[in-house]
Amino acid sequence: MITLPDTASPLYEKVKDYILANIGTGRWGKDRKLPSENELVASLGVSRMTVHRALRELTSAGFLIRLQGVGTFIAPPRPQSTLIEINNIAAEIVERGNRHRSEVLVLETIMPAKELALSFEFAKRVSIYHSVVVNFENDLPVQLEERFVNPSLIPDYDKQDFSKTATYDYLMQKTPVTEVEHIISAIPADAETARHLGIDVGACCLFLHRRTWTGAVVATISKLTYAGSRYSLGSRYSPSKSS
Amino acid sequence: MITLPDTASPLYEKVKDYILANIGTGRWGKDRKLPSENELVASLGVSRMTVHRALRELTSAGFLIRLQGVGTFIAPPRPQSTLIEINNIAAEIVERGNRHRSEVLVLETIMPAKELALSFEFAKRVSIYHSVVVNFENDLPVQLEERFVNPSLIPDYDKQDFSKTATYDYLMQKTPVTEVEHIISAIPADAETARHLGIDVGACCLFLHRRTWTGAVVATISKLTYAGSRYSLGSRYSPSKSS
DNA sequence: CTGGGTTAAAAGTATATACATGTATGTATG
DNA sequence: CATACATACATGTATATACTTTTAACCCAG
Repeated sequence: MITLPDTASPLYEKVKDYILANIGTGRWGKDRKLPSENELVASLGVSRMTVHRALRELTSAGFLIRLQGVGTFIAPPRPQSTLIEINNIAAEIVERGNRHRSEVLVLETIMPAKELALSFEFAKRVSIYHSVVVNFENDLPVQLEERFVNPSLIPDYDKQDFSKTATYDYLMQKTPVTEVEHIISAIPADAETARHLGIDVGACCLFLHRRTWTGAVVATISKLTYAGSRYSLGSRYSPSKSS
Repeated sequence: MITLPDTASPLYEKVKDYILANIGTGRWGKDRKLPSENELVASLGVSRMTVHRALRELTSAGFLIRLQGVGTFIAPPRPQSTLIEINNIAAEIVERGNRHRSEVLVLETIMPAKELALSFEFAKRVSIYHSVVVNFENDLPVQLEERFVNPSLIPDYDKQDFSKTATYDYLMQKTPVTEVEHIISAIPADAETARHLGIDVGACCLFLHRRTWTGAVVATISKLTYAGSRYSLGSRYSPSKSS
């Protein structure tokens, strides 16, 4: 019978701490199999639901792997991963104490080309919104933002004044994002990009391709080009604090 | 009385889906306050524990905010964020069914320059390990990997044969990472990088700067340069499934 | 020895119940 | 009018119980 510490934290947290403390110490053998829920119930003197909650939360935090009918195991060391917050660029600029301004180059309704319609996973051709906006930080262009928007989810997209409301803010209000895909690459600026961002043709740019889903439907496709030398994406992440 | 769909998924998932479907539709008023647990119990005909679990998981996924004694509210729109898995490049290449090979260019002990010592947050100058490795995918160089390693945490780093074990694998075995910082940018290849990666000087490269911590101590600093046209970082992320 | 059914054990889910804890509100009292 | 208390209501936690689903091991018949 093990006695858990007499602190103020809830019981399931104490059970989590107890288990975490025993992970990696070799206490649970070379097959890394934990005691069953019922064994933990017996040894810790708490109810099975409490043990189950602790184990479930540690599992969703990536520390454990559970197999129904088999048992609970210590998860293999996780790959390095990081939460990159790809923020609203307007908010980011303001947060740095600088002035944000945007300039709308294009705001139209188009019939998508075949490749684009494929990206939207459309069965048949329907028209979509298309916008191109340049974002400035203190009158210096830093990001070229091209967006394609599914009108069935965001019907009034073309009625907005995006020199006032950031496109990002508008979209986030309108539709809940259930899934996001990002592809980050480095590309040389083409003539048009170079002109809009005020950089040389062929200069290095960070290019971010994003698709967002609302349910099973692709809501938006964004192509964000960051003026290379003026921008980078950063993040700091504590794996252990994600539980 | 609302009837939940008659699917195979567990009840608490149906409750989560029901709540998610009603977020953003304005169904829950301009103060964005959800019905209380007991009201949901009455309207959905499930037990309070099941409703509670659904609400708790949606809260930890960031969709809701709960205040004890007050109620449950729709969380303000989150910044779009994504989990970028910056994987072991060797594993990634193998997973694509290709052949991975690496070539060690440098493996030495050096006294860090001032800037580097600062990055390590060293109080006084101590020597560190320095390695430069090129990673090949089917004999095509794709990544230049420069690493600086804190010898107090990984004392045998320079004894390894990194043409056999990937540096990543070795480091992951040796030290638990408690915190990671990434900075991603796009840079033109300098002469040396261009030579090692077999690309033109000035060609666009994705550049990833990573620092990892073990406790309060900086364990490693990595500078990874990806041959631009040959590589991109991708991710797909479901916010609702991160509970 | 092999195949198949039985059984035991493990995690997964769902409920009813109880009590704890935090917040807002209304009311009585000074 | 203001403070303090009581109260109602919200979420938070803990337990006992029951049933389900999945897996592995065992035993037995062929």
